[in-house]
Amino acid sequence: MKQIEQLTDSVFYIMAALSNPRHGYAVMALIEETTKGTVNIGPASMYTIIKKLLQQELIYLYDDSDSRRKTYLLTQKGREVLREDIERRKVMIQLAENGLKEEQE
Amino acid sequence: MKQIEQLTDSVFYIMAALSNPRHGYAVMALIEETTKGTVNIGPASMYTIIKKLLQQELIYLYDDSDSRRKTYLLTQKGREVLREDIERRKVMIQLAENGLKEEQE
DNA sequence: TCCTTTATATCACTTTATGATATATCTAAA
DNA sequence: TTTAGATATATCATAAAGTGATATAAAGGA
Repeated sequence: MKQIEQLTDSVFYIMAALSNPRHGYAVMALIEETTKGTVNIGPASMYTIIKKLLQQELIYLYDDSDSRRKTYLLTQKGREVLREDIERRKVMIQLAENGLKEEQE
Repeated sequence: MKQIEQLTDSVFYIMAALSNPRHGYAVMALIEETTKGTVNIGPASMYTIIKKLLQQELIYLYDDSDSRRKTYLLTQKGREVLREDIERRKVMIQLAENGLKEEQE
């Protein structure tokens, strides 16, 4: 039984990218690019996570009129979950920074 | 082959707590408390992660004079890794917030 | 034509996380 | 003083998550 929805890093990156309509390949490229190559999500991770997010209704198939590309977008629920996770992550960073600060005193 | 060291959320929480000397049980309690119960790391996760962090020399056994408690602390390397991961996470949040912002325009 | 890039997808495997359980000590109250 | 609950560490077996390798195919340029 999972408590308050917690996104893993990979899921977070993908959902962040899907706050605008994008297809899987573009999401991979965007993450690679915006993290300057430090984070690399390959196709296996990409498409398994997309499948899971669809099941959970955090994203939906926005457009597949193009035979090759399937474009996805966050649902309203997805946006809320992402926003909550952003807040959780801000607190995480605060905790870590406070810890490192204290230790120097 | 792993690229630039990337911490999972659980590892991040535990390392953040160990920027000051603490024993496992106290780390669990601290995370539970500071996240208001939203994040819960049980003993299985706690002690498997501690074991792994010791192997990687990101933490060390700071004190075990007390027969019951084993106190751990970040190594210098651990501090560096944590600091880097804080930066990565700040960028993550920026990306997500920018995405959500644009979409409203 | 044929090679490269774009694009989606799955399989089998590894890594990571965790519920359940075990064990032992300390502490406060009955 | 015994005993129940909190403190504390630890492991096992399983579940969940992530990924390298590989397959497939269409688009676009040389």
